[in-house]
Amino acid sequence: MKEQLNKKGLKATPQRVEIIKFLSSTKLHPSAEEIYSYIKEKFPTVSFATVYNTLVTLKNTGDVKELSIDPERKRFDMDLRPHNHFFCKKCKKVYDVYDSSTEGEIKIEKIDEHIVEEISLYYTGICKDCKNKI
Amino acid sequence: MKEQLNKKGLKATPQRVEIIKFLSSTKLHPSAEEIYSYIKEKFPTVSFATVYNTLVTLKNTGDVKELSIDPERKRFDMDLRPHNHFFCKKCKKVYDVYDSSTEGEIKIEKIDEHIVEEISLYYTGICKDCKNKI
DNA sequence: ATTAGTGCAAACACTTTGCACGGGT
DNA sequence: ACCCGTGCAAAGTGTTTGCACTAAT
Repeated sequence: MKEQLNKKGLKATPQRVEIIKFLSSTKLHPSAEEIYSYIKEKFPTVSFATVYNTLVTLKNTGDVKELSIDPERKRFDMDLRPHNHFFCKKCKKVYDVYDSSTEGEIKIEKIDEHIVEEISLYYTGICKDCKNKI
Repeated sequence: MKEQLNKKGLKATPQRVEIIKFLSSTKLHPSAEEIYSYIKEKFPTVSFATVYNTLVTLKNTGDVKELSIDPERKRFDMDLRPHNHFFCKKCKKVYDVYDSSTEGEIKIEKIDEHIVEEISLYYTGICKDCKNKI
């Protein structure tokens, strides 16, 4: 991982490595706050700024995707495979959705003469867990 | 319009009517701030609270949709026809996209056992105007 | 040695809320 | 007269920034 970071001209600081490890191991699509809380357990002196800076850096390298599915806060995803997301209005969890029927349209690069760089398909509703709890 | 509001148990206050008129006449998908600025021209004493309250009310009745496409702020849309949106990273404009190829999937009500209440397809990139300005 | 990255705190931006007043019904 | 809705101001939440210090290369 150190090599991969250096290759991009980034320093492999412990905080940064930990953030990447965390993000690539979770499917929870954590918010910046949640990432911060997690990292703080291992690096009690870590600051929000470091988390935010790291997220900006990783967004710029394309290693992290920022999701706009949660209206209250940005959520982050390191799973770079093309996939969609489901947001539960109740528990606020973000689920991955690997929907083969929509994989075709990922190739779209232009629409109405606009240059399309990214396509996000967001589903919103009540997740299977919350549905059963009612 | 007054009737339609009353039918839903809502009072047809001048501010509210003006907000609805504005929202249903524009394709700009304004933010709360922009709605506020516009309404303030006709009602200089109007407050943010009124705009926000009205937007919450209209979201609850289903007359207004809240878009999460702009990562910096919520955008609002009164066009209830099924359609998608394109967001320009440069000028921040939100364009309507009537994409016949994706109209089919609007019927999805369940995915991975989750109850799907809403589907949002967001395109992000550089719009045709900004593309030409470079 | 150089320069990217960290940590701290303060500032920003957007959104929400409590409450008293006023206007619609 | 009732009560929803407004206006004001203040607070809440999430995000960003400036700067001096530290550490990775």
